[in-house]
Amino acid sequence: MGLHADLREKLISDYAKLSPQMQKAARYILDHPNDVALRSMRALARAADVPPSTVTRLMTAIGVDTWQQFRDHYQDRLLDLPASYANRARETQNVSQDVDRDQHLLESIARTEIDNIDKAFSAELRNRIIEACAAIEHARTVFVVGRGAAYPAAYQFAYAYRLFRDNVVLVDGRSGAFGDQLRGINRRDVMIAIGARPYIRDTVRAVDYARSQHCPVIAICDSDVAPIALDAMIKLIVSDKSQSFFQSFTAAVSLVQAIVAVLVARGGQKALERIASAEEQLAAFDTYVEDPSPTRNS
Amino acid sequence: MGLHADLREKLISDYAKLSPQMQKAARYILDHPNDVALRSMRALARAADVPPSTVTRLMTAIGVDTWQQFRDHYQDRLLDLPASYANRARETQNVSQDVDRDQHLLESIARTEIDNIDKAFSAELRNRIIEACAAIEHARTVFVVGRGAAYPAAYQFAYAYRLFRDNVVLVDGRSGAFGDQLRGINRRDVMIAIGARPYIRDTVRAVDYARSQHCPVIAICDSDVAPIALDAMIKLIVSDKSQSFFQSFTAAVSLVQAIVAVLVARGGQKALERIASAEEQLAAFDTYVEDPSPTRNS
DNA sequence: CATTAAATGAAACAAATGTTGAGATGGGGC
DNA sequence: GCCCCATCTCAACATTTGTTTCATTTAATG
Repeated sequence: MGLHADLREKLISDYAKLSPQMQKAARYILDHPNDVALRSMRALARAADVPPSTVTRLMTAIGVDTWQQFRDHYQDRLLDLPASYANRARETQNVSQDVDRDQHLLESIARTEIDNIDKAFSAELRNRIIEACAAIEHARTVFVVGRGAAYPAAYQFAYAYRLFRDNVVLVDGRSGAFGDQLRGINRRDVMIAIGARPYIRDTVRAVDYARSQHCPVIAICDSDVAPIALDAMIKLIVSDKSQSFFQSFTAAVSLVQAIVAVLVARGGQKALERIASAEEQLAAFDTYVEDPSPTRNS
Repeated sequence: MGLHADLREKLISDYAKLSPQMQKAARYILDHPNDVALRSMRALARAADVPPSTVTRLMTAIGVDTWQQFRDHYQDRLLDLPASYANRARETQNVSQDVDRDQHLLESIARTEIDNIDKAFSAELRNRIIEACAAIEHARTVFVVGRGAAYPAAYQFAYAYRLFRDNVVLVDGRSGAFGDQLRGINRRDVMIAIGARPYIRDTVRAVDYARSQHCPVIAICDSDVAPIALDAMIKLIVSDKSQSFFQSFTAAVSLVQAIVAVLVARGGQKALERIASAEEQLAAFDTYVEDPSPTRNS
């Protein structure tokens, strides 16, 4: 468990036992916690009108080994990261052995994935998602581009979206060349481009072409300066951090699902009816197995 | 107003004019703004995989005299952030109630998604994942089946797995009928079947066929009693809870990525070499854009 | 190919960092 | 008075910081 769940509490409780000079330092720290996170120890000592050594001694007095630890704690607090994230940052590639190593790897993956999703739904991104939905709503046709590892996300969007609107084109380069599928694209359309480093040439070309035809682009990618994000109308930057060699598109998939969910919510009753009829159609094609019955006996 | 209202904007707008190495640094800064505020210049350079001098040069290139100025700017931004959140929230409320509803929906989606991932990496599931990896490792051929909404997850696995092993078949029913792709399947193989309610007939048929040929099945699905989970060797039950009409396959995608990561970790050096050669191959096919340079001209 | 300019990384630099230990200070108990 | 003790300051230290310099590599031009 955390030896010091909250150093601030420790500082307050021990305050009376401290020497006068240390109290001065402790008091300044309690009053200016951000200084701990952002400034140097000496600078803080100067601001608190206390020699540097007093601060070092204060550290040992409250049971902290080094100023670094203390500073890290306050930096984490500034970022208001949950305690578990702090561990993640410090945790390098710990290579224990065998199953134990696999276990640790999986735990680490879980943390990273959750972190990625968390960032994908930050306040900033949420606003951009809503903007994106507004743009998609008014578009004549929605083109979705995503190759390689980004293809699942692109497919996911096209598949779900098609259930209630029929103006989507999944630009997959399978059925005919890119050019075919992008024919007639113009400013009244919208292109959703998904990709992360390393950027696949086809995707970049598709975006360039869309841009040349004045079609607004919604870029779902890993950086503000990704080739597909340049000049994009809306940039949805998602983290693709991953423990493996392979970037994680989990956040992109999640984001894309969220866009569809918002679109349905905005579409209201009409969208729901479309979905119902789409499902009927699929049922008519005998796509699904009648579900609940086989589980009746047990 | 301020000479540099927002250095981030400056960084983005000047990005194209920067040298490749500076782009690398600029990009890292854009992607990790907090590192600027909290860490040292050298530490940031190390993290960006760039010599310290490049960062200094970048400063002068974007018209900032000293790293101190740059850091101060980012520190201020970090301190202002909580305030701006409040503004944003107020802004959106003023715009309309619809937007507010969308905001709540997105928050709710985020929570659900995180919860789904969390469950997918529970202690119980982690053990089963490792078991699944052991089975996959020893299989002659790995068949992956997933239709409809589950297709992204299936594709994801096949795509990543193929980078270091060539014994995978993505049973997508596109190239020829199912029967073709499953020909010769037997007890030495493994089938990974992905699906959730409503279960798609094709997937169930594929699983039934595999089972009839005594091929062990790894089922990634939403219930222990899903048709594809019955008699499965390993069941990986993931939550597909979602706020929309559409079930969420985020957890399945994440799980599938985790399996690949574990397989690579177990594969050791050999797997890494395979990946390297696969990447070389892709580069030879001119699949990727060489990252930083193509944005030079503008 | 040769020439030139730009770009890059290694090393060097002074300044600043966190920490340590030796001395100075100053107030109570004998 | 004297000594003792905790307390504090100061100077010294080994690192690490941000920056500059310079030789080398790289790419573009003629």
